[in-house]
This record gives sequence, structure tokens and C-alpha cells, in this order.
Amino acid sequence: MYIEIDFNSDEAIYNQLCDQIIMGIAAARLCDGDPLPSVRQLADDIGINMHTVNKAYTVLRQQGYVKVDRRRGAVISVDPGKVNALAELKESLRVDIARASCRNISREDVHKLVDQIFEEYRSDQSGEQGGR
Amino acid sequence: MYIEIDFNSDEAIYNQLCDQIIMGIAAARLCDGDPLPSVRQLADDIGINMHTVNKAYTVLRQQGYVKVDRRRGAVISVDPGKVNALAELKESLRVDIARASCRNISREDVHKLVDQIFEEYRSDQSGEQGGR
DNA sequence: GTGTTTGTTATATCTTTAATATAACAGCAA
DNA sequence: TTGCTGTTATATTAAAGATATAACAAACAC
Repeated sequence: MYIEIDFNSDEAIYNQLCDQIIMGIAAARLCDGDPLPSVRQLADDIGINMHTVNKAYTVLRQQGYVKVDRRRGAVISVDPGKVNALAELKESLRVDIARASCRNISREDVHKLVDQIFEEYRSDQSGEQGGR
Repeated sequence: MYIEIDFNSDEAIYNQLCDQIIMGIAAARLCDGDPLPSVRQLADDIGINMHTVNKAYTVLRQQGYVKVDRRRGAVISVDPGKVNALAELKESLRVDIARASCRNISREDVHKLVDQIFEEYRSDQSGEQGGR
């Protein structure tokens, strides 16, 4: 669990935590069934408050990335059946690409970046991922 | 100037304003030299405070999308020479694609979305855009 | 049993951000 | 002058983010 928090960022800490865990799942550094540290332990490791970690875990659960077991704590459990996922991605891309387009970044440039990122996320495995 | 603000969104109003104007530039509905409404008028149109619009304009100026003339007000003026643009785009894509990847959205799916969005942004013109 | 750790909930406090409300100023144009 | 522009200043309200304690029930080790 390598978690890097930028305390000078304008991004909320709990949001950075969510992002890093989700990227960890995509990169297959975190797999289905893997347990996350307890809220108290992770908070202590990073040097933040317990409730900040708890909020991140709560959001991750609501968005279908982890399940919480009273005894085992938070466990990676990705729910791939989110119907709005494609629409949400498109809306997010719309803003990013608008900014890029103003900077004369081409369609081909974006495709290259997408490929590079998928390479990062698939480097440890070649087949399916994030399934059941 | 079609501006749509979602007052129930978790996105700040001034941020929604920035995004919409930037997307307007990318879609060529706003072109270099076009004037934006005065902060007072746009605030009145949308039904928000003058300072909220002013903050949006200030951010847009800092990020190189508009220039502000004391007499003419805010004018579209895109500065394409932002060296970090590519790195910033990649960092943003990394998070988006991580989420998408967990939902089993493929590299090809993302490419399709990117193409669709570039179609939207290039529908009114075929050549260069966002230049000097 | 006791003791510890787990997630969870409930307060309370502090800080920052977002948004609003007035107000005033300087520059420019009719 | 009158009216518009951006800009700045100040104040206030509301919400979000983060922290600090504290307590509870469930699970497990002993």
C-alpha cells in the first residue's frame, strides 16, 4: 500500500486517497479480495485523521470499489456493473479534451496517452481484470 | 452564450463557468477576439453574484484563455503555449481511465469516446483552432 | 470471562472555500 | 456628466474538509 498524499494540493485528502486506491486496482496492485488497512492504521501511517480515511472508504464503498466486513475490515470488491460509467467517463473527458484542444493537443496525441496509460494499468497482467 | 449551471452539483459555480467557457472555445462557439459578457451582466443573466463570475474570469485569465481589457472587458484569447498541458492531461486521464478500467471499459471504448468528442469540437470547422 | 481490534456513529471544533452583499474607485466612451 | 467597464475592499453566511474525543457493538485471541 503505497499511498502518497500531497498536502499542498487543492484536492481533498479523502479524494486523493480514493483516486490512489482506484488507480491501485486498475494497476492490479490491489486485487479482488485484498484487504485494505484498518482506518486507524492507515490514518496513522499517513499521518491524518481516522475520519478522513473512513470517509474515503465510505465513498469507495458507495461507488462499488470495496466492501466492508465488520470483522475483516474493508476488502477490495469491484462492481463492474455500473451503467452510467461510460456516460460519466465521457463527461469527464469532454472537459479534459476541451482544455487539451485549446493547447493544440491533437486527437492522435490523446490516443497515444490513452495507450500509455492502459500499458501502465496492464503491465502486470495481460488478460481480464477488475472482474467479479 | 449558452451557460448552464447546475446548482445541485458538487462542482463550484465558478468552476462550472470556467469549464463551459473552455468547452465553448473548443467547440468554436467562442473564437479568439470574441468578447465575454461583463461580469455584472452575466451574473444577472445566470442569477448569481458578480464576484462569482469575476472569479471565473480571473481563473480563465490566469490559465490563459482570456485577456481582460479595462474598456472592452474580457475577450477570448487562447494561449496555446502551456508546456505542462500534456502532463496535466495525462494525470487527469490516469484517474478517469482507472475508474473506467474497473468498469471493464476497454482501450477501444475510450478511443471511440475521444473520437466522438473531437467530432463535437470540430463540427463547425475542419482546420486549425485555438491558435494565436 | 477479559482484552483488543474492527467498523460505525455521534459530537464538537477549527479552518478553508464558496458565494453573497454592499460599496467604492479609476478608466473610458457616449 | 452619465453610464459602463474591471477591480478592489470589506463583511457575512453557508458549506466542506479535517481534526479531536468518545462511545458502541461485533468479532476474535487469550
